[in-house]
Amino acid sequence: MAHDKNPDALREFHPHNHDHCVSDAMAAAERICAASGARLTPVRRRVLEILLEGHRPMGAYDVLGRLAEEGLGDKPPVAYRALGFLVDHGLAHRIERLNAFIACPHPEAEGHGAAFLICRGCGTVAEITATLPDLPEGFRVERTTVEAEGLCAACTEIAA
Amino acid sequence: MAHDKNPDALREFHPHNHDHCVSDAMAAAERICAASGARLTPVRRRVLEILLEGHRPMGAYDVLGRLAEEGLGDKPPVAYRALGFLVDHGLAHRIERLNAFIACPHPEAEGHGAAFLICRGCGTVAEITATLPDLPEGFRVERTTVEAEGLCAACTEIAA
DNA sequence: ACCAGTTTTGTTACAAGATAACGTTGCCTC
DNA sequence: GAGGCAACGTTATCTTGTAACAAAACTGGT
Repeated sequence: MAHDKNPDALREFHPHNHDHCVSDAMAAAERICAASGARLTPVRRRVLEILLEGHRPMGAYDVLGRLAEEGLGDKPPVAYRALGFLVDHGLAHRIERLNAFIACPHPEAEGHGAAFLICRGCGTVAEITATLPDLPEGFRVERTTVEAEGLCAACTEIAA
Repeated sequence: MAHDKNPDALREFHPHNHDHCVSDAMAAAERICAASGARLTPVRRRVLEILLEGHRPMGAYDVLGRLAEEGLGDKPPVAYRALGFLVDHGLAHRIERLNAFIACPHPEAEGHGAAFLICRGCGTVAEITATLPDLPEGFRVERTTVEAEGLCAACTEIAA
């Protein structure tokens, strides 16, 4: 098997026990919200679970569909508000190129500088930390969006 | 005046003779299209001029509004197709965070690695070249999106 | 000049994504 | 238990983007 030098680096692109992703991230979310006083309400919690279970970018309306099935709400603002909360608290990220949201797999480890690898073959998105090279002085950066679209290793082989 | 160490670096954030931006970029666009055999048709040319004259990110429907005023088309695909052409040929860029488009000020100089500084105060967007730090192996990057939102020097002073 | 193939345009009709605004409910504090 | 604030529910609308198909314009070969 190739690309095993750093087996954990692009976990998203390899099989792994996904239940752990969900439970670990949920536990981290609980801690983060408890620590900051933020309220992880039922809808917010469930949206985070949906994102974690989905394990790939989901549109706001995908999430809303799931909420509707469960009787948790069926109007767009319900989904957008919950997603906004999660993004604001670093529990999820918005993927601009996809107009979609993805759960943050390790919300506690995040300082800043999240970047995303988007495979156009299988749709998988991996989150990595990438420090942005020094930007010009005289501009105060508040938020960064770094997204790279391409082909993951597996999809590259298929395409070849 | 502060921040003059590299007066050309963030030209977008300072007064400058904007007519030159337009004419220079249009001339470069002509050369690029001629060289590649791409057809810079009237609508495409006009859309590029509109973006250059606007000198800031414009939504597809903003552009379409201008086209409609001039009788060049009033249906969304007209604008989206022209913008798509310009982006494909490196004559314009899409700013994902803004769902908007901006003319590339120096389409010939571009290798790869365009990045954008978005001032949330004045709405100005500056294009810079930023080499992305090495991404993990096993992922073939095809396109990158690098956008930083924050405050430009002038807006930082105003806010202070 | 004519034809065949390709590219570009014109148009209809939607799909998809997102938010403003406003009233209600629930929770916490005093 | 009253007042204040955060979250929720709902309506309505707005913005952004595309699929699909027919017509026109350009291209190169003869």
